[in-house]
Amino acid sequence: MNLKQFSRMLELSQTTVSRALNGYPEVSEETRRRVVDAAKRHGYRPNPSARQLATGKTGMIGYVLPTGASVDIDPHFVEFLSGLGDYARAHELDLVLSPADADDQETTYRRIVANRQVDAVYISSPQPRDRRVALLNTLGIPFLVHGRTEGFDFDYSFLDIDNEGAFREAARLLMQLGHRRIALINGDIRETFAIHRERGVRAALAEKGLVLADDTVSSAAMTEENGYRAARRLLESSAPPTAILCSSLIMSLGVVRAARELGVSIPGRLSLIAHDDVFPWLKPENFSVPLTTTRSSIRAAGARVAERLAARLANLEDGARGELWPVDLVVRGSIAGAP
Amino acid sequence: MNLKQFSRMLELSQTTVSRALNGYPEVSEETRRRVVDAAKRHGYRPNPSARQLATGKTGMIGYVLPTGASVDIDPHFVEFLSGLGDYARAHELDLVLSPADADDQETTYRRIVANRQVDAVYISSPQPRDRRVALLNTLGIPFLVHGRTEGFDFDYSFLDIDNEGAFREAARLLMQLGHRRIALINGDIRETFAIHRERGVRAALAEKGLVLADDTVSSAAMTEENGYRAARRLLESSAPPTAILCSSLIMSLGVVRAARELGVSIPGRLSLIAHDDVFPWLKPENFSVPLTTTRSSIRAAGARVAERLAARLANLEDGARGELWPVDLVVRGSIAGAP
DNA sequence: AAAATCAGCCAAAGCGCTTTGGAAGTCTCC
DNA sequence: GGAGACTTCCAAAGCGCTTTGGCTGATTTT
Repeated sequence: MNLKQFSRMLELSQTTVSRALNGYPEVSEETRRRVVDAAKRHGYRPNPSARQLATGKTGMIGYVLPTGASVDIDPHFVEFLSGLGDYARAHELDLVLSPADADDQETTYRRIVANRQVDAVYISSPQPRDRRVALLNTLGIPFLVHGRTEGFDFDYSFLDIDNEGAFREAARLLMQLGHRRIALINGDIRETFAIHRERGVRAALAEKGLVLADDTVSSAAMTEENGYRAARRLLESSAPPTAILCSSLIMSLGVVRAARELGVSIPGRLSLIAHDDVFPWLKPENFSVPLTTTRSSIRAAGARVAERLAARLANLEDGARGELWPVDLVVRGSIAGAP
Repeated sequence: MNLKQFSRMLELSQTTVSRALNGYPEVSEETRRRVVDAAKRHGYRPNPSARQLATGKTGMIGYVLPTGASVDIDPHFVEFLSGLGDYARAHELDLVLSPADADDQETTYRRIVANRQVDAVYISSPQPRDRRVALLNTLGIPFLVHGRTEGFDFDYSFLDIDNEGAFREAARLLMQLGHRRIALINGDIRETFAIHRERGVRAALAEKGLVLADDTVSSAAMTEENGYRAARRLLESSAPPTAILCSSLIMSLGVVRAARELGVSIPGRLSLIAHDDVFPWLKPENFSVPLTTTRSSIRAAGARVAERLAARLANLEDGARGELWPVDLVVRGSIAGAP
């Protein structure tokens, strides 16, 4: 059933029916009710392609998915998606994933903007001077960044967690426990979140006149294996750290494995704090030694991103606005006084 | 730039330009070349909404994403997505994720079909008599199932791995090593893959006249915690198994933790085989005792699904066809002769 | 009582593409 | 050399919606 048939059935013009359905004021309340009721009863729904062609709006939000043989999508992504979807479904907001060559995402961004395939875009895992952010800013499509950039001279909307504050607090706590040799096993240092975390640790150490030596910092993709390697290197060095801050729960699996292999007890000889994005399938309290964590639900972030994007599309949210979430520090058994 | 302007520029009719671009035969090779060249040079691309309205084709494939506060998206999903995207990007195939209430996906499926929002749909984690499969079959939209159903009297396209064969072989291997009390820690038994795996184990045991006792089988969502719980229960029973088959690497993290807590050595007192979907961030060879696994890359499956879907849309693949992939058995240190 | 206003509705013109049903022009063949 | 058969291109009619501009009759203002 299309608008023509439907309006003929109601003995109204297409104009009136369309306006009634879209909430325009030029139609009487009675007529509107009649139209809305009939639409529901007969299951009439405007054809999205046609509406899209006429208005340019699609009701979809876009995400460019970097792919490639050697590109791994972060497992955090599904959790984020869970939250996003959970909110979006109530608004019939669909998400379009446009796969792109990880080394040339610009082409894809240009395509989806030129084609008007989506009304807004979200970006994740930004780098300080992220090219995608700069690009979207010039292309003029609404977008929302999960994370932050640094050093751009324009404003944009973002949602980020206070990575710096979280790791500063975590480092402070370790120092209160007497730790002086603190190491950081970080994610990919090209990404802003990792930079912020390192900055937080440095700031805390600086308060006590300490510095984070280069050989006590490592950064790599957040896999179990990389966590293991970094921990081994640290623990086998001439002056091993007494505490490790770790950017991910998955990496800390590897840290624990390394410690066990080397007979380093946690928290006896090594204190460990990890960042927890809250996975349903791997919980810090279930580590052999329950893990102290900085915690922030990435799922909640996904829901909030969807909420703000929806508000943006409804013109309820205007312009650029940053939003910074505090991070919990949850103390469990993996930390103790310095040996 | 739209078709009207573009065709005026070329001094050709819109018809001819459209046909040239879409590969119709009624246009001379020379004209076609001229049109295609000019399109590339001037960056002309047909507006997808308009094309969509005219043809009904969208060039997108759909996936209904079950969401809800208590619904967790499987972390395997991103790996699948990696593969799917890696293939799809070369074809400019986009993926539309339509979030739905996990308890009422039908509404969403009906919507995306009625709205013609996507050209084809794929389904994952099917149950034996999956309602989604039955629904899509009657709705008549092309679809591809990753996994299989059981007991339907119609054919459809699917891609599945030989879960039964994999677990049969794994169980056989354990029995060759002398194991008689073998337990299975499975995923959600409502899903076909889990049923097939259990069936495989039972078949192998039956060959030796053994049966899989009810209390040696457990099934639950594949989390570390559920793996731990199941393993504890098994290992603390009056007649603990000497070998465990486990449906997921994540669960087997929990199994290893339970074994360690109880002082049960692997493979000394317990042999362990897990199924590995191949994650970049957690590898069986990096377990404290390297894990013997049944292995099948879920990423490769994603790529193949995209490939077949693309073929379907191009009318190269016709009708229903099932595809069953063999599963590797990779032997590592976690198995040994029965104690 | 005439003029001005306004609420409520409508016809028709897009949006940018594909596709139908020709119409020229070019070849072929008897 | 003219009829038929191709080849190559075109004008115009959709696809199903939104939106502009205008029209009618009722209400308010002067």
